Amino acid sequence: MSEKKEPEIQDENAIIMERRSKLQEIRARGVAFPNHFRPADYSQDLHDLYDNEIKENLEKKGVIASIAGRMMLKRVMGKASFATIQDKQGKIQLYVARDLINSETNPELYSHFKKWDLGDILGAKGRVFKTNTNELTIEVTEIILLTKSIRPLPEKFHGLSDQETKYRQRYVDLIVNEDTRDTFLKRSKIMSGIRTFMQEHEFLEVETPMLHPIPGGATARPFKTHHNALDMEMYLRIAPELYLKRLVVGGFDRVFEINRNFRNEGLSVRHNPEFTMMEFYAAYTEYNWLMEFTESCIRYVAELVVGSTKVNYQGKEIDFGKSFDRLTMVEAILKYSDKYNETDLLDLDFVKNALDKKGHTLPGKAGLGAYQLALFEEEAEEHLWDPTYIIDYPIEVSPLARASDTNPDITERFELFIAGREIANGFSELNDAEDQAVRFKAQVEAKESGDEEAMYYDADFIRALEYGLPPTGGCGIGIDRLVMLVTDSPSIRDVLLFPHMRAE
RNA sequence: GCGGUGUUAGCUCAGCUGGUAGAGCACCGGACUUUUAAUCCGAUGGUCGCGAGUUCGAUCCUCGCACACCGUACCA
Repeated sequence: MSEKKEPEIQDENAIIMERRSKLQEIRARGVAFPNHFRPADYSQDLHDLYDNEIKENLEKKGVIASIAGRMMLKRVMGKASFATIQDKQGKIQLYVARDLINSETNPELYSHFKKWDLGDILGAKGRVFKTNTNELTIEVTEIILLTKSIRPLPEKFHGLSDQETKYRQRYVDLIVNEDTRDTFLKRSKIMSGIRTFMQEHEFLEVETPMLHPIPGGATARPFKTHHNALDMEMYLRIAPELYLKRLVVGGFDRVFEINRNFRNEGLSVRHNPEFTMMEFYAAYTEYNWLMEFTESCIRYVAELVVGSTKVNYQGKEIDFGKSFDRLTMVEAILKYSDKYNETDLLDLDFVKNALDKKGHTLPGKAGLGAYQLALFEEEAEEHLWDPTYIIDYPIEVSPLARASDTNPDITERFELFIAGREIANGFSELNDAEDQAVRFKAQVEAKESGDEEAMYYDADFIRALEYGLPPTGGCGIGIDRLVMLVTDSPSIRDVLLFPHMRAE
């Protein structure tokens, strides 16, 4: 492009107008967005190296450093100034004195610097020293404005606290809130920690389709979309389960996938329409093994990220160090409510009646298992603060799980609850193709009688099982919720970089 | 979906039984060569979320709408 455009400075905040006009002056002097400065150092590295150095020793060493980052604080005292620069590691102070930076080629540099704004991105180079108050500082001999910032940052002391702005403009939140940066650094650490853990246990990381012709592997309402070239309906996946089990059929005995699931359901403090799950499958294991394994994976992550198996969540401690409790659904109901006894809970009419009283109704053909589950959710779920496995789920709510060898009404299935919410769900996989076909048919019937979340019949999955799925255990861990626990975040939106919001 | 609460300067927040708004920081001008949320002096900045109604007069009362947060429902 040839001519510099006139900026539109109508209808804007006075601060933005002021900054645009400063940018115009910068453009007039030459390249406004120079890209030739290369920092050699980062703030925290310098602190690590020299914070403990005595002032005089540091003088003798004569260390030269160069850094780049955003100017977060600025204190001009006439012919010398201090500025605080923030880079990816943290912050470091600059000492900028007129007589040290002005030169024959650039006699006005200091007066330009005085006009630079908080939020501008700078590069600076100079000797590392300590001030009279012993703060590690770079005595700047070269300084350059790399990126002019047009928009003012939130206030330097109170920062940004408006939830909506934090979510909608995460970039601003990340600039000014160290807590937010820390949460997402931890999230990244959790992801890589889980990968390390899985790889150390000989799991193979795989990727399976996000676009499914038949949504399966969970009971949930899917997002629907359309593929133009194939002219077919497709669904964003609600779970990778059926594909991962096909891979175990294929001979990949241990696989895992960390990726998004999409469910077209409500939003809440623990629900986002797309969320991250790790699902893993291990041939020749069963649900007791899965529970041990899941437990040690979570313990590993907590220790890696927090440095301890004890985590503070919303003012209360969660201890991942001790062995996780195991309760059956009925035991859990009895533990947290004295309104029932064990015989009552095995009686369909009783449980149904108990739920009716709570104003909770289920579709007509729901059986004892479904009612027990609903009652468990009403009475016990929210109380399960310490990590607890609820085991032996009813078969009617577990269409993909292997039935118990001794009790055909229950499955070898568990869900893990921590801080009153579900974190993981696993079971010994149903590997009897004929049984699976029957269970799919029951799901289809439920769907036809109005259960929107019931599963579809997946004929290719049945075909895969007919080739033979080894006895296998499989489990899914809700990563966002795990991150919430480890980062002490009250809302799932706090652990998603860009949570979904209505259009502004 | 439903219910509650909220929306005032760029940011963080005051305020008003209805008489058209304030502070701190930021920004602008000035002083200041080791500051630490620098300090000191001075100035600027707002269709009080949007629309309608009541009223002589609405940021404030009423209704509607938008968005957010919390709870609840569905769900992980």
